[in-house]
Amino acid sequence: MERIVSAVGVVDKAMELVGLVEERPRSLADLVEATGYSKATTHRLAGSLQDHGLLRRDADGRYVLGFRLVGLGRRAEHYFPLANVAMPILRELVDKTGESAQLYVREGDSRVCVAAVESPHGLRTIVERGAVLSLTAGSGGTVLSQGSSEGWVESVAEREPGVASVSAPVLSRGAVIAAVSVSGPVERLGPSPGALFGGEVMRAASGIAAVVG
Amino acid sequence: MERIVSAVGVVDKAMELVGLVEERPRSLADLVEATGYSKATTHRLAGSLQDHGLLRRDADGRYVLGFRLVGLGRRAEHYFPLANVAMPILRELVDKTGESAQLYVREGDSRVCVAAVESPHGLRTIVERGAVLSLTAGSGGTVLSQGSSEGWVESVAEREPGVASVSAPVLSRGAVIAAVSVSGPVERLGPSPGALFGGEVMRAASGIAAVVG
DNA sequence: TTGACGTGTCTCATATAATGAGACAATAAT
DNA sequence: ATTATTGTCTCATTATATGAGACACGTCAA
Repeated sequence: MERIVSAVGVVDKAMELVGLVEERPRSLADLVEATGYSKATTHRLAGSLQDHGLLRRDADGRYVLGFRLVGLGRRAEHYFPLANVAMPILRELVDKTGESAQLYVREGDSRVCVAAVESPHGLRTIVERGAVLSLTAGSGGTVLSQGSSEGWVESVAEREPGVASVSAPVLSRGAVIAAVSVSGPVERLGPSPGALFGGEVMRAASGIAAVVG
Repeated sequence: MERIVSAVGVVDKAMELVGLVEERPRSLADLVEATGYSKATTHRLAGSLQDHGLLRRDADGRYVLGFRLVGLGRRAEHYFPLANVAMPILRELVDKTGESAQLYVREGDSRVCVAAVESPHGLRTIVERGAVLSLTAGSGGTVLSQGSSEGWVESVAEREPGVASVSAPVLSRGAVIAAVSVSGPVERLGPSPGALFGGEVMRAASGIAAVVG
């Protein structure tokens, strides 16, 4: 929760509140303590955000993310299909590694494949676009379940027998917003897929992050 | 685009910008004209929102909704699964009308069924959860494509032959966030499904709206 | 080339608007 | 009954958002 400092202080404060509420539902007192702002300011700011639908209050009176954000999020996705941005980079990744590459985003307690490019090999990993996978198994799951991280994560025969993979986080403002994975048969990727393709996967991930901004 | 007035002016202005960008990508000059704020203010405010990831700039330099919103939207949905809230109300609606009921949200230029309960009748309308339907046909589409409205909308054999439906908007702060529909065969719903079930559909819609807040 | 125009960026004095202390109310806890 | 704890609201003060306008850059036409 690093505090972003922009040219407009009030926006910074407001977004700080949103960020805090994003983590978990918060009472007013909770927000006051977390921010250090006066009760009055916090209350007024949160009230304003509530008026705009960015926050709302649950049955217990705690602030939670507002419904407006759902619509805005959908809209934002529409204008910026992460999948489209990622596709050329994933293709490049497949060209370089010869293995299948995927992009995953977290969705609740699982992860969803939002983009995938298949290896040209006869024996290859296949993950369908839209496929829902576990968050607790596979290198991609590890990356997405860790709040923030750098570098790559590898897994061998964890999610599925015979399959090995390396994944790297796509970071935006320090947060993991997606995971890029390269996966294929253990026979080709060997005991340490990371040593083999970790660098390439990280490059692809930061390439996507660069476009996302 | 009614301008919300809260206790914090800057938040109002910032959200006004976000709202304008939500409609379509906007250049700075465009935003200046639409808001009436000075170039400096608009630029500074938009820049601040950009720093926070609520806005970003596309290849042409125009402002579009930022990526942060996607994450926040997902998170908001997680804390408030519209579908879960709607299910018991839809079930009740099916009990009362004997016909299938659905909840739709807008998704770009189409609508998506996020919740559905089927009629017990042998002959019934079936809309799968996750199904993508037209925004330009059917009473549900009409409701969602109109910015704001009240009351119910009916359609007979518009989207599909033999199918009639009534829909009502789920309103949140004056905006249509979803549409509740009841649909079934013309044979049962007759020439005016609205006269038959309009009231019930509206009651269900406002029931959902009440929980959304 | 030159000039005119549209666009985005940035600075700075001024006045507006956000701020925090604190009073008050309403529950919850002991 | 007493004491915390929480949320709400008012008002004087000062911090901060504001808009005019200068500047830079690119585009188009003559």
